[in-house]
Amino acid sequence: MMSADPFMTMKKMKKSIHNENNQRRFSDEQIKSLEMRFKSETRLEPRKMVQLARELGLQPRQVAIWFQNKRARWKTKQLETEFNILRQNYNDLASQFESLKKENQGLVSELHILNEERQTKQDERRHCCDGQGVVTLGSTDHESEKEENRRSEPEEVRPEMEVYEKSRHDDDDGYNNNIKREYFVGFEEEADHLMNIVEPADSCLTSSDDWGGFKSNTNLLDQSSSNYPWWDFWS
DNA sequence: TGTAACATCCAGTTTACATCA
DNA sequence: TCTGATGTAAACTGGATGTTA
Repeated sequence: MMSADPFMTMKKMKKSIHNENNQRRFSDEQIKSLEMRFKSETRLEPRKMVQLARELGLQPRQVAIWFQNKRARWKTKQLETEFNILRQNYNDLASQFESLKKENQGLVSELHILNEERQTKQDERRHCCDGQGVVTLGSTDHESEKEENRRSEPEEVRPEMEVYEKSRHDDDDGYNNNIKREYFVGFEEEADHLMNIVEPADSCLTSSDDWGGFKSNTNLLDQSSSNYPWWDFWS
């Protein structure tokens, strides 16, 4: 393989290797055969490698190196493909999350408005009934009795008022706490868990600008690569 | 059982060449 | 036509790991 000339520099020796074959790059036919073989086997046994090299008029080492480089190139390409798929999945989830968040905000504000309206009506009713007895417009005796009982309850034990009052007094973090209180009554632990999953996406991950600084989730990729060898993608 | 020699793989690098502005 | 920048394929290098005597 190497020239025997002791005065030949490494560079010249390397160049002479190429000149011996009178070709720097493999021919289209050689590449085609190598590609076809790579599709069926990404690693060749030494015996098969020698045979293929003979068929193509190459050195076995050249075939070995070509397979090594091919595996490296293919792996890079595959990583790009996987990355694009993951990015697309992420973008879909992020937009889904955003629309759900908007819908949720709309429902919460609607609930606030309804509570305020109800409060106003109750205040009006109290005001007009002061000293005039109970007005039972549109309600049965039984219903008015229930209403009377509710009014006699202390405010803090009425659940719908609890939601509203807390929403008025919570700080910035109160938004998520309200959601938990309103929709996950009795399931606070599950709510905390869900919020922890969702909250990070609210900060950096929902912005596509942050993709440049995105540290790849090695678990995701590791998981995929540990379940099956990367070269199984051919199937 | 420990170990040296060897083979193979991979990641990273070098080299030579083609292409293009 | 010349030239420098850039991309790519072939080949090399060095470290890690597995096998064998």
